[in-house]
Amino acid sequence: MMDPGPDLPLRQSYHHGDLRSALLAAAEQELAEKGIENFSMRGVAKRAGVSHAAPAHHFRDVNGLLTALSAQGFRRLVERQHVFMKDTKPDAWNQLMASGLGYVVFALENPPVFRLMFSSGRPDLDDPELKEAVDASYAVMVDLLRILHGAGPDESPAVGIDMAAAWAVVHGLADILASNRLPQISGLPPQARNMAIMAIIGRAMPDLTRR
Amino acid sequence: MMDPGPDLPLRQSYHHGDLRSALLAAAEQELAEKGIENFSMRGVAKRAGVSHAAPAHHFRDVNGLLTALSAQGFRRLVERQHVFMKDTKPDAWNQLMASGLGYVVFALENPPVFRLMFSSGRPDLDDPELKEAVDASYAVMVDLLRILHGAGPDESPAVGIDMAAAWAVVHGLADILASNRLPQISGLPPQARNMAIMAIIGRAMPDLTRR
DNA sequence: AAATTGAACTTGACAATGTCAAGACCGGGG
DNA sequence: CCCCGGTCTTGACATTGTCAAGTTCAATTT
Repeated sequence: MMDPGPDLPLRQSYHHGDLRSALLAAAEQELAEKGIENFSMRGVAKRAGVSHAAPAHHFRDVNGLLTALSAQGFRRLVERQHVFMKDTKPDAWNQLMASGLGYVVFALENPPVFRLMFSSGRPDLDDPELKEAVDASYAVMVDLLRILHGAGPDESPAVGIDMAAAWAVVHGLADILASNRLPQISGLPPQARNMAIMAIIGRAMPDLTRR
Repeated sequence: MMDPGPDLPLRQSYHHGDLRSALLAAAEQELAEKGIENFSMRGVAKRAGVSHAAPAHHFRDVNGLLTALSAQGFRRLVERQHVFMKDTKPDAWNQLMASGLGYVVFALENPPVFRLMFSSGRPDLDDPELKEAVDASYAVMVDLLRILHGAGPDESPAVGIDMAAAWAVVHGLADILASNRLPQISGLPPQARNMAIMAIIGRAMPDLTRR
C-alpha cells in the first residue's frame, strides 16, 4: 500500500467503497463553508481524503458535481415543504401557503445550496437527474393550483398569472431573506418570523374572495 | 515604443488616457458574453487592449472591478425605473407599480448584470460607491411607501410587511424571468409582457381598498 | 488456484487564472 | 532640464480544472 501522504487521512483500502456519496457529503461541506464562489474540486477531494483527480471518476467535472448537489437540494426542498404541509389544514389554499413557507424556510436554512440551485448558473439543466428533481419541485405548486382552480397554468391565462404571482413572492422573499437583505424579518425569532413570512406571501396568493 | 504584440490592438501612446472607463466598458462586454461564471480579469484586459496586469492599477482586484460594475448597474436600474415612472400617473401607488415594472424590465434587459448585482456574492458590499448606489435604489421604494402610508417600513410593522411583499414579488419575478424559468411570460411581445408583469406585481402591492 | 479484466484511484503534467514584484515609459512641476 | 509619481508592461508564482498514463485491487473466468 502506498503512503497516503501527510495531508490525506488514512484509509484502510486503496478503494474507498462509497466515494460517490462521500464526495457529495464533502461537497456539501465545502459549499457551506466556502460558498459557491470559492468552491473547489480539489478542496472537495481533500475533504474526502482522496487524490485531486478521484472525483472525475464519479462526476464528469466540477459542474457535474454541482449538478448532483443541486438535484439533492431540490429533493430536500420538496421534503421541507411537505413537513410544513403536514401540519396544515388540507385545503388547497392552506397547503399552497404551507408549501410557500417551506420554500422560504429552506432558503433560510441553506443559503448556499439555495443560491447554487437558483442563481449560480453552474448546474447543468439538461441533466436528467436534476431535471427530474426540478420537475418534482415545480409540480408541488402546479398540482395545488390545479386543485384550487380546476385548471393548470398552461390552460388558463388567469391561472398562469396566479402561479407566477405565487411563485414570485415566495421565491423573491426566499432570495431576499437568504441573502440577508431584510434582516428585520430574518432576524425575528422563528415563530414570529414564520408569521411574517405567511403574511407577506399571503398577499400574492390567489385571493379566493375575489372569484 | 514597444511592440504591443500581435493580439493587442495598437495604441498611439503608452498611456491609455482613460483606461478606467475603457475597462468598465470592456468588463460590461465580458460579463454579457461570458456570464459571471466565466468572467475573467485577463479577458477584460485583452478586450481593452492592455496587458493582463493593467486593471490592477484602477481596481484593487477582480472583485473590485465587479463591484464598480455592480454600482453602475444599480444606478442604471434606478434610471430605468424613472423612465417608467415618468410615463405614469403621479400618485404614489401607480408610481410604485411603475418602479416595479422598471425593476423587472431592467432584469429582463440585462440578466448577467442583474445576477451580478443580486446573486453573485462577488461585489464588495462595504464599498462606499456601491453602498451609495444600493441605498439610492432602495430609497426609490421606501420613499414611495412613505408617501403612500405616511410612515416608513421601520416605524410601522404593517408598512414593513407592505414593503417586503412589494419588493419580494418584484424581485422574485425579475429573478425568475431573467433566468428564463417562466418563458410563457418573458416570451410575450413587450406590450403584453409588461401588462402581465403589472398584473402579477399588482397582486402583492399595498391594497388601498383594504385600508 | 491462477490469470485476466476492468473499475477505482493516484500521479504527473498542462493551460488558464488572479495576484504580486520589479521594471519601463512618460507627462508635468521643480 | 531633470526627476518624480502615476501609468502600464513583463515575468513570476500559487491555485485551479482537466487530461493522460500508470497503479491497485476485486471479481470473474478459466
